[in-house]
Amino acid sequence: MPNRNADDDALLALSNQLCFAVYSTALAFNGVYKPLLDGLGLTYPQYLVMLVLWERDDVPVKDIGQLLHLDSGTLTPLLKRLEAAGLVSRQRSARDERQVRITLTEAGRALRERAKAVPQGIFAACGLSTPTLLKLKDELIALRDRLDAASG
Amino acid sequence: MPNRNADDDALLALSNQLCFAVYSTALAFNGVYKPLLDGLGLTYPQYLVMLVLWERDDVPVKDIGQLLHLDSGTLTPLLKRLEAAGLVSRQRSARDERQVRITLTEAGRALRERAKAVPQGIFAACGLSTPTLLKLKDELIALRDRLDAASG
DNA sequence: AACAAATATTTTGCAAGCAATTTAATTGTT
DNA sequence: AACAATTAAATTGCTTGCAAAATATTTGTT
Repeated sequence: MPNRNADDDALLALSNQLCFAVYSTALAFNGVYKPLLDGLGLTYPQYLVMLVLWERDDVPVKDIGQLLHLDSGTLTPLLKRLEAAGLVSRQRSARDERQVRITLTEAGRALRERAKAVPQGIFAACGLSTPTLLKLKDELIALRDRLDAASG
Repeated sequence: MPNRNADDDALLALSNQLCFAVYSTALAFNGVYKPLLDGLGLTYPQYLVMLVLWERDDVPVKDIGQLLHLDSGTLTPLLKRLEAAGLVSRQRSARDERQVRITLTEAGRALRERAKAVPQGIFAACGLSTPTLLKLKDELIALRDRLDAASG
């Protein structure tokens, strides 16, 4: 039986609360993005993939997964939907036939212009000053990296 | 054509990055919780529901939804799984037949003891001091509430 | 060269999460 | 009392997200 009292429990419950804060904030962000992305025909994870591709085209699935912390079981069907929507093309690499490389179509590139309005809506909804926003982002990334390290 | 330059774009991109930080931290938290909750036979959202019930038993689905920011489309099947697992019972309220009230079974109450070990693992994985953790939590809750307000 | 180990992607199955619709019960209005 | 409006859950359909297994290719070893 561990030697622990009510104060310890309250303290420990904080980490539960931090996780819930992150969890519910992620859901709330989705609620703000949704109406903005609906017009583009994208979901939030699909938008993330497009952000990657707008930054660097012709990317293997694996790299997208590492950048977005998603595995191929999530990405394969998502990318097929983007392909079906005519935004990307998927083709086996000639050099390494195990890889599938993702390339933007003309429509995919064109979507970037329409997507430029999205961040403004998000920024406004956050209601944070730029330094506060920057600090919060950095703290979360640091936390995330520790969590990833802890779970392998 | 909006009058905006590269600096503005970089600034606005920050809100995108904050959202991604929250998103990927939520996924990372899940990765830490998963092995801890697997032993209890719970998923993270199920664990959240159990936390609510351990705090206050005999709760309408609606109240659980408000506390966890989840709607009935998510909760109904989740609660049915908890019921199938023998942890809760679902029964229509006598006073208001529209409501379904959720009550812990004996097994549901008993699970609380085994769940006490969970927060310790999370706290350790976070690697944050208690004040830092508290502040981060509060900032996220404030952000979440602003986001919820912005999306209705 | 033969073959084991590692790598990249796909597939399958399950549990969220949400929008939109449906059903049933309650409340409010005339 | 009759009837419209509201409310609480449940249902349907679609998109994540992950674990585990399957497939195919490449790399490493002997």
